[in-house]
Amino acid sequence: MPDHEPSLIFEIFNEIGIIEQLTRASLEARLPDGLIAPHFTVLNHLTRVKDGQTPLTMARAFQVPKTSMTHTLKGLLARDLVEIHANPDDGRSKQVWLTQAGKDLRAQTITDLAGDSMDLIKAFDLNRLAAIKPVLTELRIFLDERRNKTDGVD
Amino acid sequence: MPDHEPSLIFEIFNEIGIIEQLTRASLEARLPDGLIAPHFTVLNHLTRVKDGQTPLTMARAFQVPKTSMTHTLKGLLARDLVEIHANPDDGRSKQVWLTQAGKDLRAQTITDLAGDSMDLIKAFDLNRLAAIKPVLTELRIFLDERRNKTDGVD
DNA sequence: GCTATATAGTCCGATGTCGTACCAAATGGA
DNA sequence: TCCATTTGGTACGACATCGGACTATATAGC
Repeated sequence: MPDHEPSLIFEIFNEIGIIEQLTRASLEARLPDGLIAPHFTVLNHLTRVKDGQTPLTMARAFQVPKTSMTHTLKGLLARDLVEIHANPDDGRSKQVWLTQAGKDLRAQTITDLAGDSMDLIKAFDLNRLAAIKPVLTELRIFLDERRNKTDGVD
Repeated sequence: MPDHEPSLIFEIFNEIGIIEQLTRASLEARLPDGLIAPHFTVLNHLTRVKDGQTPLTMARAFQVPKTSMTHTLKGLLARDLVEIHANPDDGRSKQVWLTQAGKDLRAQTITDLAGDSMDLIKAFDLNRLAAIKPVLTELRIFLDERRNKTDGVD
């Protein structure tokens, strides 16, 4: 029996699932004590996109429930990696700011990971990696839009 | 400041993380009541690879701790989707077999997902997807081997 | 302006993940 | 043949995820 098209899709998603698991594990190996990937994701997002975002905005950006974001922020706050203040423009909401410690931790982690990725760069043809990126981006956008069609966002 | 090579790597892993999250969500939307992705992964593995595997073998295949596998199998067993028997060749270990209900559920889920992926196939050039697969596979193998260098496997 | 509804955030409870500790069976020397 | 070590599996506890219920504030329609 010949393979049908969906097999290709399934196999790609399967590889993606494994890669995600492995990269998450090596990220978490680089983080101190009780910090895990979602903590880093928030620090990174606040650095790259914009300081002072609201919890809900970030929950949507990462597609996680807002209760999970509350929990993640609690962990960052307890370690003084972020500060959370009332939003002057909206009494219901808050704003999250990086502390210097948060900025430092994010920078150090990036440096460590960049070191890790050097042997990957040595082993791989960068052109081949560059070539898959736009396809992954398209795929992500497609799935994201399909999700928005059916789901009510939180 | 120009971008350095690691940025490309990070961006690729970031896209992969989001895609994993979205595809897992749509898989789980297709599964009945309390079943989640790891349950399906086990059913699928037993179908594709071989019935009668031991829990530890599967834990290694999925790179999860054996305690997580115990938990996942407990859920499948409670729903009569697998049967678990003593391993006649090794008194410490067990073997996991699919029930008819387990086979049926796996088959039905695959059918549903294949339906979902039809619009993806329509929207995408299959050649572009086929082109990224070997790169993803290489990447997965590379990361897997790097992990085995540092880690003691469970 | 008043009220109905929508939105931002938290709390709580159910369930999942996973490290540690443990037990039982197998293996490999002496 | 012992006994030390390794290996397969489970129990338990700490913590993460997330849906449902709740509170407070904002907004819309009248």
